[in-house]
Amino acid sequence: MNDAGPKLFQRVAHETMSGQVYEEIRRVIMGGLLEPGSVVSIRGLADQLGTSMMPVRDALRRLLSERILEMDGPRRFRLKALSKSEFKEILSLRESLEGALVEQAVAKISAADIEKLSELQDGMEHSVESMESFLKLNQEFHFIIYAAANRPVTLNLIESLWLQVGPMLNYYIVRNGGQIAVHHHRTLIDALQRRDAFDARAAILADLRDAAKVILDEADVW
Amino acid sequence: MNDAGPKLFQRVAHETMSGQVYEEIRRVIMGGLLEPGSVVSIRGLADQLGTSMMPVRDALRRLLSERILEMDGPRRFRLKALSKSEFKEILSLRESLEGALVEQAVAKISAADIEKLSELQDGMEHSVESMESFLKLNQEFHFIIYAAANRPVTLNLIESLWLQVGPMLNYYIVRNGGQIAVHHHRTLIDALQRRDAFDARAAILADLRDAAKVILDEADVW
DNA sequence: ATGTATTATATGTGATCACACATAATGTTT
DNA sequence: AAACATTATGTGTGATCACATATAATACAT
Repeated sequence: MNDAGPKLFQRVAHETMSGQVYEEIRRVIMGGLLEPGSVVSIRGLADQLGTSMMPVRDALRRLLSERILEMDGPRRFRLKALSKSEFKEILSLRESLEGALVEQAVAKISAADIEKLSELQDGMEHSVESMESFLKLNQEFHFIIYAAANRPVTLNLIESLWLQVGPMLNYYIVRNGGQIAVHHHRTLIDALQRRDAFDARAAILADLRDAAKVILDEADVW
Repeated sequence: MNDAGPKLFQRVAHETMSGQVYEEIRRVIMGGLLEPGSVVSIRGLADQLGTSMMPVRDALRRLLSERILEMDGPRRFRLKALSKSEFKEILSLRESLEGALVEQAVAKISAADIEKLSELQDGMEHSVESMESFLKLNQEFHFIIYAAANRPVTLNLIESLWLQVGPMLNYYIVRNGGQIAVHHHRTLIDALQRRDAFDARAAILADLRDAAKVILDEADVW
């Protein structure tokens, strides 16, 4: 037998309706399609998604504990709108955590992953069909690097921060016509190929700050 | 009118059954009363708590997304047991985040809060009635300091890390008769009074490492 | 017009149930 | 006895409903 061998099989997916509903709601929110501060209702979403209240309820409560939604009032879900100081705090945390993981990833990332990064970057620069898919490519780009660092708990914290800041950040990116610079990605890929941790970290920080600028400069919008 | 004034009133609590059930389950887990790896069932907990499945279901799904529980198998909740590398990773993250918040808190913490810290420390050193209450006092001690830093998102991340590591850490503390050193607390209080950020940070790091030692030394138990 | 009372509507919550489906227990065959 | 088939039991999931109650809409009174 070969039952004890490591990572031959990966677990089969038991997709539940709750999970699918969660993914779909999250897709819309992270795509910047829902204005921060909007109220959402279980029944309303259930109608649009064609399910009963139950999976939607599970999904909303999950988004609640992930701090994407908040409850203001006894029975009222609302898409959280970050304050400026919260936004800055998250930016600072992201710089620290994502910077650290990039440094760790430099020594571990595979050539295949770097090649994948290059392909994703090509996609973002040339053949991007929609804003949503662009944002998705960008996210995938970043998390390939973070995942290579092999720090699952840190990775999870970073995901949590992306989830918290994504709804607001992406909403304003989409609203402003979607111009977001990704030229730091090229220097980042180059640094990874040269196994240069210092340059790689600097490139990530520059990328984060440039993206954050999109809404930090527009003080009037919030 | 005075409706626009800041923080005159705080929101009234709308306690739901789901919330109470969540708190109660969390209390047991964080009290180190449940062995990591244990399986829990919705119906079983509902019986013990005297409610229907519904609030328990909400609570378990919340604990799931907080990574305190995990699902192994299609319909099976299990209290997560951290691997050694995960435990070390969390320890490292806690050092970074909690160290940073302590530094920030030094300049901001009030004299009243420092007095409160001293009282809590007295309680831990002398009049502690049970292991559970001791752990609760210790947690309160730490989070008074972290809260004083006024970094809500970071505070939330730290809470998340405590939740993840608490079940396993506290379980072994309770199991080993509960000897956990808190002598670093005194030097920490002293550093806060002197507004010495460097010493305060050092005291926290020493405290964290000492607590972690309790289970890092027992390599056999996991 | 404005404040108050009344009614109507919409909402999340908690309970209950049928169902699919794992796993355990039991029975059956070789 | 052991391998296989069968049944029984326990589980989370998703659907539906009654209920309390927050909010909106309307009517009424001052």
